[in-house]
Amino acid sequence: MAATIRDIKEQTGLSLATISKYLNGGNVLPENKVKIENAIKDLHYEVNELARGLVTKRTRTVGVLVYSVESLFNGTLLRYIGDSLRKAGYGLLICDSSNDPQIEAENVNFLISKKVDGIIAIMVSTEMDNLLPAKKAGIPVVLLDRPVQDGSIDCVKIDNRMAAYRAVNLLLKNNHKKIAIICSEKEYTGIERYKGYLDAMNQAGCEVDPQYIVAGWHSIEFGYEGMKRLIALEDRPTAVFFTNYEISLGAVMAINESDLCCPQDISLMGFDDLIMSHVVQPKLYMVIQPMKEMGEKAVEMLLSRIGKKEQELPMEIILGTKISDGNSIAPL
Amino acid sequence: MAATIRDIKEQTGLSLATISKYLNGGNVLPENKVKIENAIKDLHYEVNELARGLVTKRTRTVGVLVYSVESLFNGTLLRYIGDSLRKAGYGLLICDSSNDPQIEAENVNFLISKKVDGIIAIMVSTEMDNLLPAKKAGIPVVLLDRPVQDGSIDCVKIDNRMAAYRAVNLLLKNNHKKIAIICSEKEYTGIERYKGYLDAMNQAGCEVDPQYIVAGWHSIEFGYEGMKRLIALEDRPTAVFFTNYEISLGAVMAINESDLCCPQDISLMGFDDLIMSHVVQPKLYMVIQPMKEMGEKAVEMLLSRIGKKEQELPMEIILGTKISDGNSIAPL
DNA sequence: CTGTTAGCGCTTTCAG
DNA sequence: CTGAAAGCGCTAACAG
Repeated sequence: MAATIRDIKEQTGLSLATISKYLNGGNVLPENKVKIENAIKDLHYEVNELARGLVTKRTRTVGVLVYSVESLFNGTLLRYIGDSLRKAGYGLLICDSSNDPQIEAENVNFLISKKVDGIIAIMVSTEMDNLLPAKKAGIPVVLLDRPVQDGSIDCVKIDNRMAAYRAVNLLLKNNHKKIAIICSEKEYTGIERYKGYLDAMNQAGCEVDPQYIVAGWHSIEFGYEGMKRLIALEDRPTAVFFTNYEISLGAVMAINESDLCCPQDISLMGFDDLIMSHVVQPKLYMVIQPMKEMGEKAVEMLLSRIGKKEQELPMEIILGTKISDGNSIAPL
Repeated sequence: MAATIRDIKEQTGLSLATISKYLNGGNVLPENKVKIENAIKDLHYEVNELARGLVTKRTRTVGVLVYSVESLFNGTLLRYIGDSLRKAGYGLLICDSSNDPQIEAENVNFLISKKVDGIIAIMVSTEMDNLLPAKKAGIPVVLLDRPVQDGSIDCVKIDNRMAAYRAVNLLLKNNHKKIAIICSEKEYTGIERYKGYLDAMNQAGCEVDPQYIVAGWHSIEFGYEGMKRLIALEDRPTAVFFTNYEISLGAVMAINESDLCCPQDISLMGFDDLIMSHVVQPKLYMVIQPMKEMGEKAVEMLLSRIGKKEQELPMEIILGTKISDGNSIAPL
């Protein structure tokens, strides 16, 4: 069906070696160059990357593992990763784990069997385990957004704890004391952000009502439910901190359905500005992550690893965050 | 580095053929089976799909081309496609074209060179051109959501024109006559939905004020701008139809920033219910596409093509839509 | 059921 | 600069 290098050999009378050399940017006599180029056009020749990869052991492809393609956060990150990779001449293989550690493990093996040159992982599992096969196969891995327990892998992330700390501090500065949090307790980012919340509260000498800590999982549903729960409290909080995009979204839904008005009745602080802040009334104060840099740095880091044969010491890049202004906070 | 079938041969004393047979689910003596399985574990053996694909000419991988991973519509579709593919034992290679036909063309070649067994494409370009190389390489292609000019390729979509027609009809039934539309004029879906709008208006004998037709591109920005434009009109429409998710989002932003109240001042009808309708006040009426079925049907269709050697006649699957209730329409 | 042999399409020495 | 030959890791006949 498809033309091979051999067909080009037939048409040009040149040897396989010469054609291969041309294909890989080597020097070839101008006349031969023309011959080859014509043959390629005539035959619609396209390199068979399978065969090439088999011998070179490089596929110029990196695998990207995401916990969910449905999450806008990942979609945005993927876009930046894809851009950077393309510029560097790399293709990417995106694998969606649907928030399932089991599928994630399978995906890693899938990527290995596809012989990707490296992996960028936005993990669902917090353990190192799923990545072990990649390490064993000698494939460099860069974690993005979420490190794993064992900090032995390169990682690009933000200081989640600090970011949360500052967000809650802003609430405190507005004299809020009864500050609730809706967070995920299943994942690294959620746990860190919760710690940041505690840091701020403790430092301010605010004691935290256990009812104000709504910990569950990372989803719109949970945000919605969690907010409902807070709204139903007799001693309702005066401010709430949402620790990720999906939770923010769900929580706002719940508020919209309630009789509460923000910021008069309740002040809000969200996380991850992905369009929502512009669509939702009132505009939410939000913690902003530098998504573009995160994607770019991860690619840069991975590519530099791919070059070297020996793994150097693991490295961590921590990017800064900021808080966007809104009108969802009323001073008390 | 990585173990090969040859290493297993060494350890087990069996021949390559037997091992290969085992790997491909053939019958092997129980004792040999155990030997092989142990060796695989010991050596962390993982099939080299490059080598396998090189000889079988099947990679059990399908490429998915999306115009943008950032679009929630695609993210959702991708999730369903991924699920179905995984169930069928196929891996997927996602390529993001960043809304750029040029990148799209490159992506097609990338997929071909990776020897995918088939391609599911949610295209940015409306022309057949970008897909030609795949056709030439004999790789089956199924279009999703958006067909191309030349209707010679399998396609799964909705009846966009009819869906829009019915949406506008609902507005008309509520006695609206000054109905505006914000749509994309660059893409198939936008154009079809615009036609549906005209159908409904014409049938109702409503003449359409040219100012009410705001045609541009598929983006939040354009939705925002377009709505601003409509709001600024002296003779403002009483209802507006948004023809996709991003435009709906942007338009709602604009309304939120204005003095208008929906539905008292203006009635709204959106497209694609992706979370937004729950977060946005008031809840929008929206045209709903059966995204899950779309993804599943596309996979099903592609897989059935991959089996056969000869391309049968192209087929089109058109799925039904519905309109979700909201409270964004006030009768006049 | 098992082993031998011959490639898949490409790159890569190493001579010339 | 070009060519001949070997081989990447695997599967697919075909014998045995």
